Amino acid sequence: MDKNISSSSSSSSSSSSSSSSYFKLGDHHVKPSQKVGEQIKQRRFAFQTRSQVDILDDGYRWRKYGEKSVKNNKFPRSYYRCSYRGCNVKKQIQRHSKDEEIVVTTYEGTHSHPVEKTSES
DNA sequence: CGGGTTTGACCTGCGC
DNA sequence: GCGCAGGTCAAACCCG
Repeated sequence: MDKNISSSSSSSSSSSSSSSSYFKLGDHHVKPSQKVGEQIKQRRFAFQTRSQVDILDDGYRWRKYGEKSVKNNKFPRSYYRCSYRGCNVKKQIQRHSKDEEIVVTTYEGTHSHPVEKTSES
């Protein structure tokens, strides 16, 4: 089921701790006076992971296209994009400012191609 | 050789 | 009108 991430759009309810920081989801540069019939194109799905490395391999190929520092965070944010031709899925990785071991991964869009690494024993 | 990664520059939108 | 912030792209370099 882990590989079936591209489906649910609901944010992860992994807020086990008390405060789970701010999670601003659902606010991009979308014009409100645009085609109403046009549904949300890219679903956003974010979840946190406790790992020392931010290179989370979900089975897809990612190509880094930028790195920018974020306010409130001493660590820079990494911008990744799916490699597959025709797959315009984006992924962002950000680290916590207080807990360096907490990595926040934000997926933008849904994959429309089979996974390459089906490393599921 | 190919793919992926890196860093700086560039562009756009918004605020003042 | 200009400055700032955030985001994206591109050229070069490195590794397998």
